[in-house]
Amino acid sequence: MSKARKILVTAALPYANGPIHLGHLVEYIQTDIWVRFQNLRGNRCIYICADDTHGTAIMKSARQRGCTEEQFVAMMHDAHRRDFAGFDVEFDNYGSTNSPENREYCEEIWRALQDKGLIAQRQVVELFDSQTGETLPDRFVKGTCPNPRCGATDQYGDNCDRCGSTYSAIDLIDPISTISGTPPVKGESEHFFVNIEALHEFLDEWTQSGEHLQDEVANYLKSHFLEAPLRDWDVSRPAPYFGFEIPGTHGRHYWYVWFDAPIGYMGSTREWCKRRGEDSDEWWRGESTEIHHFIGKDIQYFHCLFWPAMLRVAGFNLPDKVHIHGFLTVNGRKMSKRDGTFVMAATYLKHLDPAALRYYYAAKLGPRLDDIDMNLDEFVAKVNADIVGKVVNLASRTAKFVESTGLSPVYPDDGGLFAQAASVADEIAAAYESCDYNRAVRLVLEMADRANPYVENAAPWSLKKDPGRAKELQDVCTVALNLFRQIAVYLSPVLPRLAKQTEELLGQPIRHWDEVQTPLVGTPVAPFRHMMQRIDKKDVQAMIEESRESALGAESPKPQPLQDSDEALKAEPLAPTCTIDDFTKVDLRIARVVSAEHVPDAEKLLKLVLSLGGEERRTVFAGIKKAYQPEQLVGRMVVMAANLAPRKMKFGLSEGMVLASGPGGAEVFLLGADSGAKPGQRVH
RNA sequence: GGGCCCGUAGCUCAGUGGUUAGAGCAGGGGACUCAUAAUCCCUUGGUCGGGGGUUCGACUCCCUCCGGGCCUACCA
Repeated sequence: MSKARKILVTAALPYANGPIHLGHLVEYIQTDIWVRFQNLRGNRCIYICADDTHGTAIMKSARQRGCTEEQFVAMMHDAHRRDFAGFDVEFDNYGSTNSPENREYCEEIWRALQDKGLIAQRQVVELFDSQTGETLPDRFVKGTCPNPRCGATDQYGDNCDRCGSTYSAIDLIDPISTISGTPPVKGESEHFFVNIEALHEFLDEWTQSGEHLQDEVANYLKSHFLEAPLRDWDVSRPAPYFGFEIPGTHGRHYWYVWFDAPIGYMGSTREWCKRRGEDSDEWWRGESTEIHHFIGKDIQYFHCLFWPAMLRVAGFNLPDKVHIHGFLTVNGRKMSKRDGTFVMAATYLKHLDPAALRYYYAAKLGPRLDDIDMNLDEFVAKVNADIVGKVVNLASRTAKFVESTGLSPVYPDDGGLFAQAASVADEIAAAYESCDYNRAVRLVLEMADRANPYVENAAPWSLKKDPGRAKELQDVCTVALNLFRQIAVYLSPVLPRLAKQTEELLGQPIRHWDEVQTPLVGTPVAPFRHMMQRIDKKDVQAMIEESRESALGAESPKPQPLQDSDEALKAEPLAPTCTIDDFTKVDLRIARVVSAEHVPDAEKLLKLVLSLGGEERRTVFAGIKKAYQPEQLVGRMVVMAANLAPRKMKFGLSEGMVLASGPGGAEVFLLGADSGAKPGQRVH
């Protein structure tokens, strides 16, 4: 046998601003199958992934939830892990881009780029949210299409979905920030760029070598990017931004989320290595390591241009292959919330067996970038017919005849069936290796199509009636169960649970691909237990219904142009003018809520402990109980009046006041601070 | 407008120069009753999108037209 390969595999890092859905799972299941296949072949293969946690969208989501970005991404991290585990997607490490390991790698790569003189600085005109000061990506601005012949309202800042014209968000008429609902302000700020053109020749060679990319990907890159000089890549965003600060910029600049996201593959590898006492350089600089990325076609250029360039400059291993897949459609159409076909992983798991989806995706996935369609009727029919009707049925119809005797001591004559199935091993392996899973599955199913007629002809149920033919009965079942086991081995990357159940039934572990070459003989057979339920169409329907409902419930109101009522001002008219000196007497400080708890017997009060940074702590009783749950508050930044004279209250001493607006009761709104503010900073 | 892919039985697809084009599902008929109304046998069904060309020979190669999908449209 050839030497074991050492393979590092990644799937794209899911963005931490939403739950995993069936579209995501195409990739994670595709990758999981590949990793399991490699390990079954005796290679050393690790599956590395992480949450992609930075950027404007995360800041917005966190704010909507009233928590810090860190809390928000921690919550998503748990949810993602749960979803993946539910589908038997097993990562060796599932990290986060917001980790110290990732920061180390970002800084290392950044230094390399700087040392090679590939970083430039330039002013960029862009839009900012007038309330939060955040940069607004085009997609976060909506307004009226600037095309004079169109004028459609409520369009995103990158293009118009009515007339199809493209433009910059700056050109939109009556633009509105989707973050605060206010008009954005135009501003100029300094950005850092990578001179990627310096790597043009290298990228030409690397992408066109035919070794690393699918042909259509190489063509796409060549015609769209490589035939002209590559533009500088904008890799920074001005503060405030949730991400890593660029060293030496004094908190003014952060790396753009797409700079640190792919580096997250390395950061996550290092997390894993630390846990295992390994050196991550073994994986990212070692000569004998292969690196394989699995991604969707939407993020090709990041992974096939910028990423190899960065790795190259910093002296890391380049990917051996970037495997790119298409998108998922359901019943021939884009997944749609309205149709109920935008199904979350967690929703699927409430109604259906994860193995069914794994099998169906495997049966659909090929080595190319075509979208794959999940036809729900076909899904039901295929899983029921193939797995339950043909494969599991083999065991289900024979196992109990040999429950008391076990398998025959010598493998009987089976007309060459076992040998034939064993001889296809290389062909199936090649199909898995090249991600041609539908071919692999087809080849395996042919075996089941030969095995069932064998059982039919041998008729063990008839043999059973004649005690004189007990040996024959045992032989027939020995053949059937060995044919079944071969199938279970071949499909074990796709259906790990079925492989486990087969191990339990036959009392022998499935550890290696080559187990298909040797029949089991003379071993006991455990009582048969159902291995997989048939899919009931009603369950699919219920899943669709639930997806439709939850989508309706979650429909977020569109930001309205501001038409504020004068109610609040009338209710509480402006106070008399004060001087700046009056104002500065009040020392307002940013503080972080370190704990929050209910006060027994108090109607309105929550007891908060606030940190002003370092060891400074203040206990404050705040009348916000009807508006906030304590757990919502922990970790949040608030503004406090810090030099207010302490006041003795019924429940203890209150050493300040947190600032909030609203008439009271449940209508209380705490003041927060934009990302980047630090506890202890004075508010001026 | 450009790039890529696809168009084979009702449906999903296999088949890349060589016997009368295949499979699964669905349809029809039958068998069995071990098995999760699973299984097995037989069977209906295709001018391989249209046209032209290369070839002794094309679903398979070339050209062209028609139809569909994805990407892209001087943004990444």
